[in-house]
Amino acid sequence: MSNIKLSKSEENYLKSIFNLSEFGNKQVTTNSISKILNIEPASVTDMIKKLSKKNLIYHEKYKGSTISKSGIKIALQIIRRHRLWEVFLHDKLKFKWDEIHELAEELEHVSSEELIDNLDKYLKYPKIDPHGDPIPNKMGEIDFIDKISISDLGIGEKGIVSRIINEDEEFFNLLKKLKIEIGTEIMLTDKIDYDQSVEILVDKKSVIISKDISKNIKITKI
Amino acid sequence: MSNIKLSKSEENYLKSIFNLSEFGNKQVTTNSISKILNIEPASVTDMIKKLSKKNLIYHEKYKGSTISKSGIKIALQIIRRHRLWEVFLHDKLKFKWDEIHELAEELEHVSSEELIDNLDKYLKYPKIDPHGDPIPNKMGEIDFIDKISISDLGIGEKGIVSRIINEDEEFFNLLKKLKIEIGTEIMLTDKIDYDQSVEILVDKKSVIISKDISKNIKITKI
DNA sequence: TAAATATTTTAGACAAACCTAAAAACTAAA
DNA sequence: TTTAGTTTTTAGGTTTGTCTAAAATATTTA
Repeated sequence: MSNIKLSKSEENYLKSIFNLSEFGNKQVTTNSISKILNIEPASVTDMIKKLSKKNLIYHEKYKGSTISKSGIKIALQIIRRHRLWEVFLHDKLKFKWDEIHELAEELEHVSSEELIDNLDKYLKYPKIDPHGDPIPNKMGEIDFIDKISISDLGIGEKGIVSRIINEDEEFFNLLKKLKIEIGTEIMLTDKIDYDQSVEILVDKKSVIISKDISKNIKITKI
Repeated sequence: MSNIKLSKSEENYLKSIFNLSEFGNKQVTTNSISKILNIEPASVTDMIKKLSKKNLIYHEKYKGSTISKSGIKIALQIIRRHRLWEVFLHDKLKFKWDEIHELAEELEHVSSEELIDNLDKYLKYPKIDPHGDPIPNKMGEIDFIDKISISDLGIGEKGIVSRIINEDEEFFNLLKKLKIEIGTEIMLTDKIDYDQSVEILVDKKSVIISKDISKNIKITKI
């Protein structure tokens, strides 16, 4: 079990590749990494070579990259660190839901296993972060919860909001106005075919939300 | 109030220069910085030029460096961050006294003012860190406590241990054996001229400690 | 299926923060 | 006070992670 210490950049690339790969199942294009990290494709190619040499990803020229077993393992540890810090920032330091991502982005690179384990213990081994995303445990195991979007519900079906995908402040404020947060119960009351917006019942009030919004709110069916 | 974002390296240099300068009062040599940071003198010269250009220090060729007002201000903020993280690691995450420095060394560079202020609040505005060092407040103000070494006591005089300077594990274990920690009451019972070791009374037991040990334990006279 | 377009890689540069070797400037000692 | 030794700086190099411009390859479309 090689324990190579990666640089902050390497960690960020690996995390992005993992996220783009849908848990290691998909080939990832150079362009998609470039867009996510806001780094020129040429630079991405350089880093891909570096990570390949370390066997964290496999790369076929002009085709794309696949994350390796050991790459996934490390990516899950980075995600674990990120999400635990998010819990800390939200629950203990009282940061708002939409402020924690950026800070956790920095804190996740302070990589002492003991630090993270102690933090985990201190936070009482949380299973999800404030966005509703599951937190991998020390072994990299992660609770998969079947998540669907609001629009996947049938008329009359109910769900609990379990994850909000879009993380920017505007979206956060919109949800606040709609009184939607992680844990909120929602019932779908109508689907409007014309633009695929949906009518939902939240907090006893009926509202219509656009396709774009409903896609960004994941729920667990009840 | 220029709010230049410094790199991790720049922050480390500035902190070291501040510490070597005895609160801005002393000129600091290139060599002393080199030794503290374990970086070659030639590299230190490079960074000195960089910090000079940013007006954080003044430098006279071949003479030495002095930290500026704005340099001191920034250094105190870095020290504030470091010590607040130390309190967190020790009090909340239950790290041992001798393990916190290294981790805080990393965390201190995650520099969001809001993060540190929220952490400060969460920790209930602590005045000293686990080593007994004072924590600068948001304004950079710092409680100076008159600190002397054990060996500065007269025979029969008492003090409370307020700071342990040496931070390595061996020294930590020695103090554990001697039952000395921050807050311990000590009475000096004899001074041995021959090697300047001292006899002290701790926890109702008498022990003789070398000059080297007594120099590393600061106390507040009572 | 050939041309146009898009993606990816290569080649060559640059800044940051280091390094070594050698020159320059200071300091101490004979 | 000249020499020997020490400290500091300069000069030139390396690695990491980025960039731009141009070449190579892949994909789309006419």
